[in-house]
Amino acid sequence: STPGTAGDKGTGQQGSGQSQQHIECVVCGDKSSGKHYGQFTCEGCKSFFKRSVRRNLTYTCRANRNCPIDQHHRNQCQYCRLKKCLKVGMRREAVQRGRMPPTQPTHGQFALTNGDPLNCHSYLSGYISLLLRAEPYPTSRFGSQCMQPNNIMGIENICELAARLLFSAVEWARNIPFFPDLQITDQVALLRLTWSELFVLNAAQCSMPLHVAPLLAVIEQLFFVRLVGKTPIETLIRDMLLSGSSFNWPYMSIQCS
Amino acid sequence: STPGTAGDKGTGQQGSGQSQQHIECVVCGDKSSGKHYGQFTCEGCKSFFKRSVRRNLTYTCRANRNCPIDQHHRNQCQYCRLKKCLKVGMRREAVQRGRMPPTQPTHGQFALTNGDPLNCHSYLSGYISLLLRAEPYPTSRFGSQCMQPNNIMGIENICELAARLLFSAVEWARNIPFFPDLQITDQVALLRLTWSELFVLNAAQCSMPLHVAPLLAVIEQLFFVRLVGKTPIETLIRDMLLSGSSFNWPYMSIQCS
DNA sequence: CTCGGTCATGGTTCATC
DNA sequence: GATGAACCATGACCGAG
Ligand SMILES: [Zn+2]
Ligand SMILES: [Zn+2]
Ligand SMILES: [Zn+2]
Ligand SMILES: [Zn+2]
Repeated sequence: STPGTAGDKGTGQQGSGQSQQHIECVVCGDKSSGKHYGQFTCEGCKSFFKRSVRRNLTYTCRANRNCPIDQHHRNQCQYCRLKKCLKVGMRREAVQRGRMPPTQPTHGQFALTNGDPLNCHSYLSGYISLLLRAEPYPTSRFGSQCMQPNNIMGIENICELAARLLFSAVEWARNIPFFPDLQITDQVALLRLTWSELFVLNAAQCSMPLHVAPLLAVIEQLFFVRLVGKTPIETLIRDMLLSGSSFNWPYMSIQCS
Repeated sequence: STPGTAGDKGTGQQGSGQSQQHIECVVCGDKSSGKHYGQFTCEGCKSFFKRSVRRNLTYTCRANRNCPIDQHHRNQCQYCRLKKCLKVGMRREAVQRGRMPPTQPTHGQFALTNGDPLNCHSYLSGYISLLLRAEPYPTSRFGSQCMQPNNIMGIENICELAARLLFSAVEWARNIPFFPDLQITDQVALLRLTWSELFVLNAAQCSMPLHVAPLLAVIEQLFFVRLVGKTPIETLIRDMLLSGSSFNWPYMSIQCS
């Protein structure tokens, strides 16, 4: 049917009234095209959820935040549609960041100084856009249970959090422009030199609660010493780089408490 | 799906292998910006058609209803412009209802009489806008195969159409202002009292062919008596309300012919 | 199978008349 | 208030892994 809307697909309903191959979108009731971000949804709700999460959009309801969401009214109120998406259990963290940058800065040369102001501005915009894309999602740093404000963190939670933070830093490096173009040995060398600074900066940017930070610093030392005792730091980081985004954290096999 | 008008897919692009990026508006001959509501049109005719259909405007021709419509005269006569839009095959049903309501009337109080005329007018506009938004799409009432004018309707089609009409009425109620704020028991009570009137009004508004209407009335009685025999009407309507937009029509389990 | 992206075609906005 | 150029949003469709 016509894009830009839900175009009523005649609703199956063959008179036979038997085997329902027709799975409904749990958000709007339209025909589902499979599971998306954790729930059976239609293509529309899938795209809507992706756009909303990616761009961190905030909507407002002009009524009473109870607008009915069905196939023909799902575009009436974005606030209530997103609310329902979350209510039925679509997972924000299942949305990945974009892959293709909109305007790739001219790879391989820094044109910051020799271009005219207009080009320079355009270049900077593209570059900043690329950096923004490399930003990790909050939950990929924290993990969900660590987000609770008054949560007493046990030692295993601390280890988990530290691991997440460090892995997040490595992942960030793998996503910033130019870094992936380096030799793998150079990437490892750079990370080896700066992982502790990256860790502290990450913790700061996450607005980590103050009473957690010093504890983390200590634990991180301990943690890493123990890790290094078994696998050299180079191998560790290389493994992280090569493992891609699959979270194969070596410490999982180490008793951490 | 939703092909609607006779296929015009292959046309366009009659340019002899050359650039030919210039497709003309089939209404006025201006440069087309793509297909709109089924035909290649310019931005002007697109917007004009949308405004006319959305607000259900009726124009009058001051000449002989054969005014020439071209790029420089298209604004001379709205009647003939809209007539040509329809003649070339622009589809009314491709125009959707508005998405983001401009201003919601103050929910919870009727200020129709105590406000000044200006506020009163503003309130009424908002209210009418809400009512228009609650209007269901024709196809959600009819289903596609029932739209054919000379279609001989079997008993199962009648049942399907009746079910669609009734469900459409319930869906409409769930979308009009204030109704969703009522207690669920009150919603059921109201629908129970008025479903037959709503059914007739729906049928009338749909311009249902006359030879179908009396038949439908009879069948609907039959249909509902049989339904009530198995599930009380209260339960039926409550189920419809609670099921939200998932079309779980109980009659599917009943032999309907 | 579920992620990703694309882009035609819906929608809206607002300078201009 | 109508017009229409410019811009934004939606979702059907496709490819990748
Ligand atoms: Zn949906
Ligand atoms: Zn809402
Ligand atoms: Zn035109
Ligand atoms: Zn005329």
